[in-house]
Amino acid sequence: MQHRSARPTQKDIALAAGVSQATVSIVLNRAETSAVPVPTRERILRLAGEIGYRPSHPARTLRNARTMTLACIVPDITNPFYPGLVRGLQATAAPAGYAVLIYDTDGTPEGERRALGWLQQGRADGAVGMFYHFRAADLTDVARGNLPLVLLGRQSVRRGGPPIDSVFIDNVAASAAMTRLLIRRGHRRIAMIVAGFGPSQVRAEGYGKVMREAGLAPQLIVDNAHSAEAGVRAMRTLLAQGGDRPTAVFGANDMIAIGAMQAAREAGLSIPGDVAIVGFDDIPTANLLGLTTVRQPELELGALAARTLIERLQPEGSRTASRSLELDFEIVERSSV
Amino acid sequence: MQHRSARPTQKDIALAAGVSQATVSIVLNRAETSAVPVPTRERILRLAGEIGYRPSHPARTLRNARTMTLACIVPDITNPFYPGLVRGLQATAAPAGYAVLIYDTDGTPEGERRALGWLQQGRADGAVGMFYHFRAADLTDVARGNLPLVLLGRQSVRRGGPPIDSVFIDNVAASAAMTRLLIRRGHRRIAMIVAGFGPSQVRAEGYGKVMREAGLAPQLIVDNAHSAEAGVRAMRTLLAQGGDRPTAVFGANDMIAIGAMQAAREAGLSIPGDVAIVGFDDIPTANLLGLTTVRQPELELGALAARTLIERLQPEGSRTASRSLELDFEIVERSSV
DNA sequence: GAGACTTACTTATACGTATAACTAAAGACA
DNA sequence: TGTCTTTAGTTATACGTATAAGTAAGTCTC
Repeated sequence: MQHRSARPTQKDIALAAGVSQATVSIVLNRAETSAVPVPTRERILRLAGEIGYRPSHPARTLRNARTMTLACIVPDITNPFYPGLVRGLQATAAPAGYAVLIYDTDGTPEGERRALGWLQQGRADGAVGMFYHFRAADLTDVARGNLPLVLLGRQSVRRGGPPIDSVFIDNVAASAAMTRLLIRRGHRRIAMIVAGFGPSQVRAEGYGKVMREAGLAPQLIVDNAHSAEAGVRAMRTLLAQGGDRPTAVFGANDMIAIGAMQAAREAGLSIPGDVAIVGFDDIPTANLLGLTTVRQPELELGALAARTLIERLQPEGSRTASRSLELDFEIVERSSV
Repeated sequence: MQHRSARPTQKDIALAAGVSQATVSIVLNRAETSAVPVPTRERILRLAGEIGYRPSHPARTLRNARTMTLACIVPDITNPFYPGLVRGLQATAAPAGYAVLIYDTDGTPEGERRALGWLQQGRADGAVGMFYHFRAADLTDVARGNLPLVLLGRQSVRRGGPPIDSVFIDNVAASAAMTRLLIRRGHRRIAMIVAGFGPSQVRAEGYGKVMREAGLAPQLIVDNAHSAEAGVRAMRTLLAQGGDRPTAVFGANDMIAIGAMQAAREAGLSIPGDVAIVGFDDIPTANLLGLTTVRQPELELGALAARTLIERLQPEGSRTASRSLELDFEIVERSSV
């Protein structure tokens, strides 16, 4: 009894109230119950308050097999698209009693594997993630531990195995729409800057399809990152083409597009006078720079992911099959076109 | 034995290997020990792999009284200053085996109280936080549960009570330096846009001190948020002053400054020709917009906070007194002055 | 050949909680 | 008066792990 600084437990309350720990647990958990008479119940509640009792989350977790935690696995939280997603996730998760754990994977296979390893230790009850290197099929053994998973981005429909949901906007349709906008504005030489992985893939698809349908030649510049630096590099390459350089450039995300804008300005070109530039995501900065882009509803995506996970965690939640939840995108026209 | 989908435990390995659970635990935890002969140890390790055993994080947490989790409590993760902080925190925490939990408080008293409540349930081993409404003195009962706390921002030195560390840059000196820069450039009417809480307080202090020393009249516009919208509102107020409107405006953070830039441009003013605008934080967007600002090393602040917490969690870590860890700021001059 | 020591384990316990199963005492009813 | 029910609890157990304490069999020592 020498360390009175330790957090008080139900046992301490029980001791003080002259009842058993079980009785304390019953009083604290079952709001209305006839099993404990009012005087006793009030004595226990009063003592709990005086002693400063807080339930032990770890103990509850072990006993209930619920961590009350959702994991959010993203490539890099400093990519401005993700904080909004996290915020949406939290806004829905917190009122339901769930905390949010964050993992950055750096978009690397090892990073993603590490995140999955942590999930398999039972650190969270569910996870929403953006994986570049694992497909839904690779994740079934994680999900098999009854761990609900929501992936960002469209997933091919799988049959059999545990349910894995996905939330997304239609990237192909969105980049197609953006490409059509550029064509409508009279552009013929339209290049797209992409990375060789992640969301770039599908976005390039929509672009390529529309270009070919319009009888135009797609020009893809592939870099190895979704960063502003990648945009700068790629734009310099494009500008080095001289006379037949593109009149419009489509960045696979806003960071790339912003980098491209910088490089264009450095080269003394005006936007959109000399070259039009568009992006994808509508991160907060896009608005400030007047970048025409595709708006993704990050907050709603996060909130939807959270709702989906929480639903799956209800008693019969894992009964239903995998769902693909699509939200609407929006083309936001600003001054860069 | 009907639900073979449940995660395997040490007991399952023990059963398969024909030993007791304790032996399995010893083999899995103590790399080299003479207590278990090599053949047995190898058999156990092999079976653990085959069965797909993963230690149960919740069980470990209860047994070891360690959650291996650090909490990060911020007003709003979508404020671009924080993702970098979180990243720095993670980069240091993850290799040490710690996961990072995020809470948004919205900068409200209830939000902050809720976050503290979660901490008191033992969800994390330590926390780094930005509190607007609680001072170190208010946090002692949280810290008393032996929960190391790192606060962002300078804290007055307390004596007695559990140690609470802080990491920060010298906000007063930084805003003083920025104000001096504006004065050096010939500005006389310099206004500052602040919020009535949070980091605004100390930043206003440095500004006010330098202005008075220079014999100039400080003009503080107080809004109720650190957002771009707040900057727009305040700037409109300033511009409505007509002829004696300020020639330079200092935003308490970059979001406010960016809002001010927008409002100035809308009013047809050129920056820095008609009005100079500076901010504080050096969020990624500041670079893109050419905003002169104070650079805070967010990644380093996060990493330092993580290192501090982890140190405190070592056996004798809580022996030393509270520490105040100051990092250097930097004035980043761009085109807005 | 008896005691001490080593080897290779095992048994038991604790962490804090939630809950199923039990029980002693009091009251109701015939 | 004896049985049944209700009341107000209690005891016991489990979640999965880590570790202290114990032990049976074999080996060594003198």
